[in-house]
Amino acid sequence: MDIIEELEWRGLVSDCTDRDGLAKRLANREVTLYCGFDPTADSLHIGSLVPLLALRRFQQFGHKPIVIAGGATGSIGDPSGKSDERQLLTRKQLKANIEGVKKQLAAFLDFGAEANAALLVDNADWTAPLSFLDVLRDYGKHFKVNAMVAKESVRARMEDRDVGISYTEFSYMILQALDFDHLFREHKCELQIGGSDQWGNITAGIDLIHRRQNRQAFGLTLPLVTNADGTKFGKTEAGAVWLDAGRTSIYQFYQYWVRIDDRDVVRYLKYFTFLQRDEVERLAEQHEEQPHARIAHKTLAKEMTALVHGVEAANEAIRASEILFGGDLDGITEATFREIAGEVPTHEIGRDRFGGEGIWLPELLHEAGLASSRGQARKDVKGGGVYVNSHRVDDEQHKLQSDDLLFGKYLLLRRGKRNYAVVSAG
RNA sequence: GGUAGGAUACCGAAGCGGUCAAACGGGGCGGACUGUAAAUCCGCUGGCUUAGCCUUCACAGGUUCGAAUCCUGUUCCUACCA
Repeated sequence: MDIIEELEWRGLVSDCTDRDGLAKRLANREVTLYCGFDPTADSLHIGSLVPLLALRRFQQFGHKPIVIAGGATGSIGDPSGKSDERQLLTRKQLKANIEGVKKQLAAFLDFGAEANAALLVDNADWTAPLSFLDVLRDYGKHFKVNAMVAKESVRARMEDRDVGISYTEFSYMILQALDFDHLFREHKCELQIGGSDQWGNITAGIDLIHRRQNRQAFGLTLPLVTNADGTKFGKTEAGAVWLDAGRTSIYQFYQYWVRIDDRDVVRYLKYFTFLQRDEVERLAEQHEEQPHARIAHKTLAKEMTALVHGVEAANEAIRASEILFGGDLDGITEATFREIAGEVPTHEIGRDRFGGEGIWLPELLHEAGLASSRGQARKDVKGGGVYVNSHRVDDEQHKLQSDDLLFGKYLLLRRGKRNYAVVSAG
């Protein structure tokens, strides 16, 4: 199986220019390819994982990946798929973002390989020295405004007269095409990959290479990940699922994958993991036969957590999940409890507040961040959705005293099925 | 610039002097059923230790015993005309 077939069975090929020509080229020799990541934040989120992992797949098949952490393109803002003009990032933000993203990219690709080491570049390096006149004369001539206007990403914004599109964002594709042209010339980079929303930008680059260098380049787009229930992939109530453990805890990260909709799980195993085809097929079968065992979900969650945060961290998240969702806490040891405490949000509350009458449960829930207000907390308690140390408490007047503390120090609060917080008496 | 209409809670949308913390739908949250899934059903959805109190219906004033509802001004939207 070659790389194209590999991507195809995983459902990772959305569109491709000259599929057979590309397959032939990839079979003959090492091909250099690239994908850009816009540093819109100082961390990537799981939405960026598909293209990033695709680069890794190419590298595993012996090809050389180049990653652009776009200091230039990032400073402009890609209009693709965006209904509103974007707020420009400050240079300082941009720089901090690039640093953060660079660090993360390094974990997915092999930058030290002997033969086909990955390469990280910043497109500001070659675009910043260009003058406005250079761009107009050397590049602008090759772009027909008619064609640019016809691109979906631009047309959508042109048709929405209330929003419109600025000249800055309109020029984005020129910048991205220029990158491809540059990499083709300097690094013999023949292939650009990206999300399906990048099709227009990628083909713009291929056209430019053809015009300026009279050479053929290739483009391949990956599918946009969509959830079966219509919600946006990679989003939770709390926002995006980030790769940075400081933004999305490892436990939350693991949980996101565990709770994937049944209809999506096999597709995501193909999209995101490096499991072999027969393994994925076996998991699909197991899921079909005994969905309640949730083997596919757990495998997906484990694979992803291990990939992003390491095997050890993944095992800790799994262990915490098993304890939290495994029933009651009776007989648990302090050491084990501390393991959980490290995974869920922990709040310190003054020990004195557990003295005397004790602390009112709704007040505690609110302070621990499990309820938006005391009133909401009261409703949750009354509705039977609140557990203290894994025992349901439905008396809204309930007070907690020192005796309730586990190991004389902790409380495990739970709201609903899966929202946990640890309170530690300080 | 002229004329007409509009601005209501997370979103959409009723209400047009008291019975309005505000119908209804969506979303969200909780519960039941399950499998930490989906579907379905039930409850909740401004704040407050809640028979009650407090702050809300674009903003600022006014009329009235009483205003989301009436009047005046301000801001912003929408439509038609120029």
